[in-house]
Amino acid sequence: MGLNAEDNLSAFNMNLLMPDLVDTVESSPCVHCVPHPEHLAGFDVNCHSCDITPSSFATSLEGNDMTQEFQTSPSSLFLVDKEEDFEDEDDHPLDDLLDDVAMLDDIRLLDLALDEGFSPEMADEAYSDSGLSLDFSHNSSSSLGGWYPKDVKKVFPANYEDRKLFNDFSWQEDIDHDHTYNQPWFSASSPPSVGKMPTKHTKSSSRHGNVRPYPYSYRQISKTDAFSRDEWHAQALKIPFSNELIVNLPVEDFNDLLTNFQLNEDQLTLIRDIRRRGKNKIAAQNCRKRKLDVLQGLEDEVSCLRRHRLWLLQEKQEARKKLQEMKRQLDVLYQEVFSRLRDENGRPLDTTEYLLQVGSSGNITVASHQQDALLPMRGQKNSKKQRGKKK
DNA sequence: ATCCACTGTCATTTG
DNA sequence: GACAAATGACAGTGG
Repeated sequence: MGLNAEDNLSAFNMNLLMPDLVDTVESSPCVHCVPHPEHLAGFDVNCHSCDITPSSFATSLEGNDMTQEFQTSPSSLFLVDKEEDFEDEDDHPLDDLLDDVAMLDDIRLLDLALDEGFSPEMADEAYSDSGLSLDFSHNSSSSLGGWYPKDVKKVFPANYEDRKLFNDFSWQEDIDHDHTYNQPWFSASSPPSVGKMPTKHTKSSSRHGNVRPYPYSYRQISKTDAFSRDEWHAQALKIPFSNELIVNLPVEDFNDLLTNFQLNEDQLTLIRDIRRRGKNKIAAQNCRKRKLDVLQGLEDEVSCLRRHRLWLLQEKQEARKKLQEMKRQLDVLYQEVFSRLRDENGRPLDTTEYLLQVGSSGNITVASHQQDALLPMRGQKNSKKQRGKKK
């Protein structure tokens, strides 16, 4: 397994940047908004999508699924200690990060325990002489979920008192005498029976049969941390892990978890369903966020292209003005040069009879309207042939 | 009552 | 082929 809290932390940090941020960095800068360097000074498009600023990074970070998940619902991580979580609602956001680290640490500790060959039998052996006449509910066939170690604090390392990895069940109750359950949907004294589970949301039942699948709203779940259907179901089947753990554990560790704990078929099925639904829930959130990002990117690109078009039109207009000015200046120059030209008799050239021509090599000649170039300009060499033509 | 945005879920596709 | 992630579609909910 080798799951390491630091490794996970770095993986989480990578996740903070991927894939949305990378997408943003790679796709957002609008090439159309980048004019030629020489025009940079006069070209201010204020392109939103090209604005890769720290704030845009912050936005990407805020959009991260894991952080978002933990930030918006820190107390939804685990089923246990709900009341404590409610009391912590106003805590500093930093606490959420600490919670994340704590959970990673918990996962690592669980790995250690599993790596070291933790088994119910070993636990039973180790603590059978503890003096506590507590039954080690080692009953794999039990519908209550198989065995559960009575003193998980000994099985798992010392700081495991928060019991974040596991649901609060009787085997813990016996030790901690903590009867504070937060069960808004049913009385703690009368735990839910499987038969009273909320109707499963299926296409065949709810989509076509108009059957309301949940006894509560989704929003209610996220806002009040009330039990979701899966949490409700997990509680009923005495699943010994929190749904957050089931969903967030790496594949390998998840499989180890299923193998190392004796769970009945119903529990295994439910755990797999919880994991699938949990993963898909996160995937759907990512998917929707991506879709919005893509949409935003396209809108930014459109506005960039509009600005670029405007800029090109202005450039075209300026070029046209410059061209007209150059033509005017050329005309003035032409008139001045032509007015200084004289024929063999020292008389000015008739503009109706002669004109100036610029050759391909840049040499300027005087040509007749009827004939080609006749006179080379002063300082320019011309062929004898042309000289001869002049006469 | 109706609309709309949001969300969880399932089925299916994609990698 | 198995698997997880991505995605479209649907339905329930609250504002």
